[in-house]
Amino acid sequence: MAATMREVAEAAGVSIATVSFVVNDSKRVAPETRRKIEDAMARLGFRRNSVARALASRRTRIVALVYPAMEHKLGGSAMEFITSAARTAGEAGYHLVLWPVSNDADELTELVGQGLVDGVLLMEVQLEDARVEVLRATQTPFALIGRSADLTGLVYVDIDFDRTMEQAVDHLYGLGHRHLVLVTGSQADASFRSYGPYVRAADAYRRLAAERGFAVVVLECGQDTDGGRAVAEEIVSTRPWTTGVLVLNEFAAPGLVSGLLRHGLRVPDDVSVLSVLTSTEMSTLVDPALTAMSSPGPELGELGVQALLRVLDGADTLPPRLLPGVLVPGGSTGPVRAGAAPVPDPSCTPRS
Amino acid sequence: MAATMREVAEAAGVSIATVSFVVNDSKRVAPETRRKIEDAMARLGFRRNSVARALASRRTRIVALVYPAMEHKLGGSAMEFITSAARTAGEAGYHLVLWPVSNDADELTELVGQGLVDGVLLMEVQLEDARVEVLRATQTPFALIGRSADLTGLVYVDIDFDRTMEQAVDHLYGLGHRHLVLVTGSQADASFRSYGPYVRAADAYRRLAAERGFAVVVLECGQDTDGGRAVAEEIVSTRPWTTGVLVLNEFAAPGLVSGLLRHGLRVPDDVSVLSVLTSTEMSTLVDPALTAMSSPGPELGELGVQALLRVLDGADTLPPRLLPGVLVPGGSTGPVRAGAAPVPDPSCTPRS
DNA sequence: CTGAAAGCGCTTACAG
DNA sequence: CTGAAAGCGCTTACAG
Repeated sequence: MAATMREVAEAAGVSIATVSFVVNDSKRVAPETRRKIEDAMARLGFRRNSVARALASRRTRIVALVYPAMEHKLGGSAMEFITSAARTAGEAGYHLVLWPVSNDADELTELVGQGLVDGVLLMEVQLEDARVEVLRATQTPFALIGRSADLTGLVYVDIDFDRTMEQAVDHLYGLGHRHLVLVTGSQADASFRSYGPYVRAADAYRRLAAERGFAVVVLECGQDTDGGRAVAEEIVSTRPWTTGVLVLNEFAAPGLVSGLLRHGLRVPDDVSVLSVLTSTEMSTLVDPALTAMSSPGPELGELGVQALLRVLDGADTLPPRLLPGVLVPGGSTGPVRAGAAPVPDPSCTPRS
Repeated sequence: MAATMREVAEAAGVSIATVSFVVNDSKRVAPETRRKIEDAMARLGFRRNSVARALASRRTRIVALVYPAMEHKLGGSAMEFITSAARTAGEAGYHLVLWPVSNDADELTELVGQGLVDGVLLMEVQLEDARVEVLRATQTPFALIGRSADLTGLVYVDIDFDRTMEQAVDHLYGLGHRHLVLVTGSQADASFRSYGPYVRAADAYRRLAAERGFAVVVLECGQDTDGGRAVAEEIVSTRPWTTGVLVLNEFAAPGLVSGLLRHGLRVPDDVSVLSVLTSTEMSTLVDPALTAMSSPGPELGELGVQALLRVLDGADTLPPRLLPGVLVPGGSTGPVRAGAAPVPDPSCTPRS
């Protein structure tokens, strides 16, 4: 079966170097010679051994996707993201290996030390990320999905939180909402340790609030249905005049809605809810489907791999790309109720 | 940085063969010699180059996870499954590459021909699967997640549809339900081309119906919220006496519930709904949380990789393992209503 | 345009 | 217990 170059060379009556030139199209070869070689390859069923090639050329054409195995529950678009990354790599002649590693640096050091991969795509980047230091120290080419705090010399693609939040706020603003709440996941203890997306989204939100002149309210909640319910409770009891909620957590968003409903509020008649950065798979699961800013998962996977491959090819690095989520209208947002009372009262909420 | 064996050998004053013996612990080495070598390795920061090792040993210690890129929407536990597979591989010193390929055979032939992987884990296996033939023809070691129709000589792990369906039916049966409906995805045209899980689950369901003596009703629906709504409509209009529904589609299950609610039925007071083979992430998203048979995704990933590695190690193949889903009680199932009328009437449905 | 040869960094019989 | 040597299947200067 799997013939080698040497066998092809013998069959074609040429040297194995010439076979290599034909296989890689890396040097001019006389048409006649090329034909003989191609015949022999077809006849013998030649397939280039990628391991030998990797050893000789010092390029494995394998890149690793590094992501935290446990920490964050990955969103609903993670699978799409990964498939998109793997396919983009494949189309460029690369393979993608999966390295679900803890956020500690030693495991990553060990893995890159094996020399299996040409580069690394780092997901779920922390603002201060030990893995980035490992990759720098080991001279491993890499690109980030997300951003650390210090970006000097780094190649990355990320979500455009500014534009995503702006579109989200504008959507609610356009519907007349002025009493907004932003719900994020926990932003942890020290800000420099916290999760980039929450921090950046909240920052963008604060800027928008300053521009538009509305009050900043940021609440945190757990990443599941119960978390969403709890924050609904908090909103109803401490800020009953709220008419619009932006939730930056696709697992909590449906719980938030059902929590509001349980308190006798109607969605969207009394309160509009917008799920920010979610897969539409998740946001359309509930009834009504949630209005959402959908995550650009597949695009991030593709652009991330492309950016990394550019680094590996020694070409000019791609400029950082920031992609906004896309507004997907659903049934959870609507015009602010006319004559909304500061304190909601289910028995008296005429539609606009 | 990355020192080679030859450098370690020189530094330790031994041959590179001896270094190899220490690194791989593959031969007895005198304690004194070993110590010198280990010292040198630590001093020079030696890391074994996995590509050179692969070429020399003819084992890359890489396995591929092959899954269809587009066809089926992968379930919510796909990410867990893949992470579990990657981690299991990693713990055994292997790497996992992702091959999202179309179901056509040529692409897979091309990929295995590169000699990059020692074996393949095949997901979303069809009853009649061209990829299985490719792997057989190319002598590639492989294991299946799922089962094709002809299993002679194959290594596989799969869901135990018999036990899963039995537990699901028993759950509803124990609550007094006798008018059941099974909802699956489309079972396509010719049965031999169809999707294993639907076929096996339906088969198991038919056996249970024969044993228990209840009528077999199998409906099909699209894999999303709208599909669920449509089948709810169908149930209400054509089989209004139904009190229990088993849904084999996690994306349609919530839509089914909301479809029933829209028709004035209460869940679970009028109709109980059980989501069969879903991630709890999805089934707990809605309110009430769905009672579910949760998919054994992580276990399948782990066992699948272990089964494959056994094949690669030339050890006795693991016997096929079939894993049942686990019942996770939720709010969508309850006792059959007392004195249930054959035709539900929202105005007259006393609780049991 | 083509070939001989060194070399990528290991593993593994084979000798001793 | 240790070493010399062949070899895994390619790539890539270097000659010609």
